Amino acid sequence: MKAMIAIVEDDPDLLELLEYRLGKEGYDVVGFLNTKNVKQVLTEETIDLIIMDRNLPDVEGSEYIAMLRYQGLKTPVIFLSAKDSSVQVQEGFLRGADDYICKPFEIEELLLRIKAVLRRTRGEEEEQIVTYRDIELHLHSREIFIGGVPVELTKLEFNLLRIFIENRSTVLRRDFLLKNVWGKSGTYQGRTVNVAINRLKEKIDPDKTKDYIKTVRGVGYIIR
Amino acid sequence: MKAMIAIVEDDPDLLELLEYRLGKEGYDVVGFLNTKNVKQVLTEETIDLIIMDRNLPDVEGSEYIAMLRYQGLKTPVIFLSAKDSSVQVQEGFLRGADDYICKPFEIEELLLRIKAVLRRTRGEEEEQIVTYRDIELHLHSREIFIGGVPVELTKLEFNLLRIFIENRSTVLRRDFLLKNVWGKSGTYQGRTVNVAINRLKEKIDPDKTKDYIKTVRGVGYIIR
DNA sequence: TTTTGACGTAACCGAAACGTAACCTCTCTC
DNA sequence: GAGAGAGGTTACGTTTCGGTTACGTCAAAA
Repeated sequence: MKAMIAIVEDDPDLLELLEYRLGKEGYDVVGFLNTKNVKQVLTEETIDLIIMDRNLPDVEGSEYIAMLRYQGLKTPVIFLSAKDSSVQVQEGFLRGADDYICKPFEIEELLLRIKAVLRRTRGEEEEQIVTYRDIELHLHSREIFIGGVPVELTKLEFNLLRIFIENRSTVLRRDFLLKNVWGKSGTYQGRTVNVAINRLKEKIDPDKTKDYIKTVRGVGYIIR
Repeated sequence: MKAMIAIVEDDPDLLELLEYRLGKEGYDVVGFLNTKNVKQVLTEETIDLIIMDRNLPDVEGSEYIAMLRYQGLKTPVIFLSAKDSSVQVQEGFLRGADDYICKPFEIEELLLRIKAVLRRTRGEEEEQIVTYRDIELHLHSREIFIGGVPVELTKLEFNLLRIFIENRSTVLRRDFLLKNVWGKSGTYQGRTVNVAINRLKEKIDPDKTKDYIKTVRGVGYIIR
């Protein structure tokens, strides 16, 4: 899905250049020469990123963003600026910038930062998902879907399943699991791991047809 | 196999310390005081890990890495930084860091992280496989394939076969096997080893056409 | 405080793995 | 070719290990 980027830049030549270049890069771009219509467009369109010149004729760009943030703006912002004192950079960040780049800048550099910011902000929204066969572990929300169906797991079971999926095709010994899931070190004796594994198995495969976690007798358990 | 680590650090004292300490730890180390020759060395040598100071006089370390990543760099990176704002940590990670450590840091701490990163990146790629003729032993998953066909072995049989393949062309005496596979010491008497070997033979070569394990009368067994 | 659920622990059961002994077969030597 | 010693084979009994269930405890939620 294309990201929509709004650019606020008073220099028409630079604005045009940016519009052209970002457009070529596959972004949807809206350009502004001043802050006049920005707010309106922000409410009407879903803007993924704002590129904001700090040195605008009417308002300080960071002031303007600070105001929008105050009104609840969540959209990430990259500032463009001719100045370069670190004090100003600090200030810019504090006013709600997600990145900062100084003129004159390489346009490639800007593209990198755009990518980074978009990955960060969008990536945070879309879950980190770990999968195995038809199992989906949503790390953020700690939800789990098996064949698209949500399944309830306890914290322990979730961590257990996660470590198995993250170490696919490796036999995990009981003492390894105790250390890395339970946080216990030392020697293993009891049935703790056994019981936990079986409770997990019961939940993720009640019919015992899928056989996700296999027992390796004398060693431990494995997911292939 | 030794891992090759590149360090970019402008403080000559710290650089020297790191070179010395990592060298003592068994790593091959290349040090740089600035980013000048880094790129060239990266293309000429196989570097397993880069340790990069973020606060270099010429370039921001993370900028530099971001650029290299953009050009296709896959090598894992650990950043060193004097600063500690979480914003910056975030940024550092997003620019392609695999870990991040703030000055002043404990060198032991750094060593731990190095190990972790190397284990993560190297260990995952090369799955440990031991082979002999058409036999494949996957040490991680404890799977065994013979001519591509999976075969089921017990823990004892797996360990037995493994020690044979790892000691190819060596006659293994019964007492040696008892000690190294069974963990028993002392003198051999019973048919324990015999029976185990034969059960193993039966599983890996039921038709008795392959003749993997040969009996050396009066001594022990061998795989050639 | 009561209640609920998660989790560890212990007891029990069944199955697989393993050791052992008895018996058989092979091979080397005289 | 016969005997002895070594290894192979088989059957059986023991042990070990994992699964299962039940129960008690602890902590969080109501």
